[in-house]
Amino acid sequence: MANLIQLAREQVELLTQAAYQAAAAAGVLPGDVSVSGTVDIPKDSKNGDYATSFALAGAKAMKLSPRVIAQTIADHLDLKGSFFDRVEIAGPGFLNFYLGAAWYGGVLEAIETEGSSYGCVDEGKGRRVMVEFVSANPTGTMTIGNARGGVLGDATASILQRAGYDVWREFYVNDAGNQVEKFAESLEVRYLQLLEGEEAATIPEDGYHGQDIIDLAKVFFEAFGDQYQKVDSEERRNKLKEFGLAYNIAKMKRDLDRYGIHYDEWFLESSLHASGYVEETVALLTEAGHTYEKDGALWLDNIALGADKDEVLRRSNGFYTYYAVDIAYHRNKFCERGFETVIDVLGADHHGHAVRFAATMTAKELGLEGKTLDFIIMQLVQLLQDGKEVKVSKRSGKSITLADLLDEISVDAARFAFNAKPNNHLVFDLDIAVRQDSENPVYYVQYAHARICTLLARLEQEGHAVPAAAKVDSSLLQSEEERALIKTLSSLPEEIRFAARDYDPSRINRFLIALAGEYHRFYSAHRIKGETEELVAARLKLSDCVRAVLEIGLQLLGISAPKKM
RNA sequence: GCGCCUGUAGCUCAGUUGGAUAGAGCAACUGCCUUCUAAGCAGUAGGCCAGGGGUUCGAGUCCCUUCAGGCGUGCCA
Repeated sequence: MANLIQLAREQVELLTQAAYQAAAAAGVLPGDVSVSGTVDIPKDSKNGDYATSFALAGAKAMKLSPRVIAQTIADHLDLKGSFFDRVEIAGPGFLNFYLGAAWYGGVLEAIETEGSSYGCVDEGKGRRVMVEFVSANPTGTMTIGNARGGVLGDATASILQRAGYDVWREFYVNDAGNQVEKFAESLEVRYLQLLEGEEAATIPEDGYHGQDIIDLAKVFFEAFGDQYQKVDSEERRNKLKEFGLAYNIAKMKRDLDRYGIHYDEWFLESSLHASGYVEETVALLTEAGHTYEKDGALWLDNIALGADKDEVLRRSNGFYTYYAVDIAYHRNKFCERGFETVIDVLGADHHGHAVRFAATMTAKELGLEGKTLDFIIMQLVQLLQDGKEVKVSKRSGKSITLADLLDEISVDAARFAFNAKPNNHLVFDLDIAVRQDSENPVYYVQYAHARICTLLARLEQEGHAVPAAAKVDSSLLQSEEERALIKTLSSLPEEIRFAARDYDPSRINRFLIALAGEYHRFYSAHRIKGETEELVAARLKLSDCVRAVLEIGLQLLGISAPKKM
């Protein structure tokens, strides 16, 4: 698990401190001054591969000009055996370090040694983390909005795995409660309309008015005919509910499977009711004095827990609210199943809930001390079609489904496009998406991969196999393009670390675009065939490393890495 | 009203937690295929980092404030 970037950074710090100690011992710099200069990677590599602001940061305390301090440090630096082969002083007093061949060779070697596990870091130390995402209501089909939560959750989970966590993917199925009753009620109306005509019944205002309910009623009718026309309403609704949920859940599984998403568990809300766990959890809160009764309902005193408002746990009609069930569900995640960290991927329309819910979960009696509950709040996707905004509303049934989307654009394109930074409002222009071809950055990345694959195959035919890293003279890879490529290759572990820390898998998109770009530039600037044997070997090795890292990155995002295009 | 998120090139977005002259991709324009894949490369043009104050050696980044947009503030989920 070599992280060459971090190792080099640490080395700059150690070398600088050692030089300072040497200078202080020689009496040319004041001793006993604690300086915390930063070590940065300059944007422009003309300013070195690493730069430390040590001299600037120490100027005040040492009462010397930064450039004088920098010069003295430079004079006392010992670079022998380090990754660096020279140091320069620049600007107001930066010390700029330049990497040598040993470091570049080290990167290629790390990629070879670690193989498909290159980029793994051990931030997680095997801690168990659950990522719950999508969790769309089974009362309808998934919309294009779920396309975002899908990649975000799935890719975040993959990133966390690579960062050393023991990851569990979960889909929470809301197969109980108020919305499910409305669903059954709406289905019943459509079923009766089918048998007795439009006038037979009407969908209540807050029911489901979409075409999908009509279609579903038809499917039901085809299976059961008028068998449920004359039975009492409760029996009919129960049958419709059971049938409808099973049908929709199966469809969601198919759609997500097509989208490349697979869960460790589809957790049924109904199981929490059936086992009495909801009741038990509410009782726990009540015994602890966190609740009160008002207007016949049982309320959670959430303000006392730090929230801005209280919540109803049990309605006056005796049913538990979603809120109460959610508390039970999360208690189950942590206490019954032992996850140390739970991440919920939610749309911004649930952020108010997330904030209040986080307050609720601080109640000591729930036993979450030392556990972490995090939320990835993603801003809603704004859909554009013909330059106009398309309003997405599941309950009115006016929406574009995930399946529709995947009929229009490839899974690869969709997963890449929707894997944007969660906090950003994402504008998704359907017209562009549909005609996405060479303009799509995902092809830019995939093309780089395919290009390398055919290149390697071609050269192999001609007797040039990819050599082992130990056989490669890395000092031959000195051009700007080659060094830039290797530096980008070296940054995967850092990218994983940051992506895991920030729950931001879109870093990998940018990493891949950068790596592909570096390769295309290298490919245009240099040839491999026809060069000296040593240079062919070195460039083949470099190309193969790029291929391997592109494959790893694409795989993290659930995108294919084609061998030819 | 209050709370959360956002505002950087014509468009979509980066900006490594305060560092050097603010960067990519797309769109536009100009070049490059008898030589390993042109789904590519090179170049040109494009900016009051929403506005205004502050903090310090130094601010797109931190603090205050104004403006604009999205979302939330249910005995819905």
